[in-house]
Amino acid sequence: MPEVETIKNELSPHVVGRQFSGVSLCDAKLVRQPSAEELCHRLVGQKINALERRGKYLMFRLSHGGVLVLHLRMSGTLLLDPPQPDPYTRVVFHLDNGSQLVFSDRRRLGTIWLLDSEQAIIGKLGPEPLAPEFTPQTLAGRLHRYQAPIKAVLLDQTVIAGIGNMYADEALFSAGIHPLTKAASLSPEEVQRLYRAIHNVLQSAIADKGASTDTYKRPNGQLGSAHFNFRVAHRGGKPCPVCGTAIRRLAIRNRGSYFCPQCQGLQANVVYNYE
DNA sequence: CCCGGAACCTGAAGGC
DNA sequence: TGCCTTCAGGTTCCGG
Repeated sequence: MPEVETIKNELSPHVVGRQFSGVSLCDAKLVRQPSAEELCHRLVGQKINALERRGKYLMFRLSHGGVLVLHLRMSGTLLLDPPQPDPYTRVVFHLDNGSQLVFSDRRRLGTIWLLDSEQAIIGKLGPEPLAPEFTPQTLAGRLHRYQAPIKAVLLDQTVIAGIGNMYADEALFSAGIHPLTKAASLSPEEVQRLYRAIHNVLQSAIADKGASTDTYKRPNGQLGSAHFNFRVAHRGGKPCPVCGTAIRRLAIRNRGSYFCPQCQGLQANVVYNYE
């Protein structure tokens, strides 16, 4: 989400008010709805009224009433007028000022929709974690019915929208909570700590323009720097910055989960066995 | 409804 | 060098 937020913020001044003058579709598989041909046809001539983010979805609000929805998934980026051709270019959007907006996606998991309303896509998302109405009570209320590991629940976008794998690991470390803790078993104090941790981790990552651990780049081609502040994510085997214990890695719901076994020690409410 | 695992894709990195 | 395995910013579908 910090990556999508950065793209939205940095792209907005360059694309809002512009018109799509053409679309070069290099990879029709990215288009979910309607057909690739129809999307290209219907987009041309539409003005971009606004750029918005909801969860990890990016939405171009269009002058004819529709909305272009993008999801970058694992390896997608949006580049504005890249100086060199990007080898993973999937779609090029041409704007009426001559600019090119390039959707680059190494793993080809990204998706695009052109819809009358975004509700079918984002309707089931949970609350935005940085919205003022998202409170520790909201968080507690959403966590209490899940017996699954808190790490898995944080990644469930219908519970909270926007927390990715690395940020879930960082938030749990910051809150001192083991990733296998049952979500429903968290005490009010732990929920409070987790709430603050989610806020801090996401806000600091947005301030750092996202994390470039892999393919992510800002629209101008520069890298984000949020990963330089990671304390456990992607740091398996390295010493914990707080206590020096080696960071461990576990697979939880098929996602790598990094944590410090000392700082996020086994509490009574960690009932899952591991190792 | 809840939970866990596999599938969707491609490429980089490390082990043998 | 070359082959094989694992891992990677995420979501969705399919069983139990």
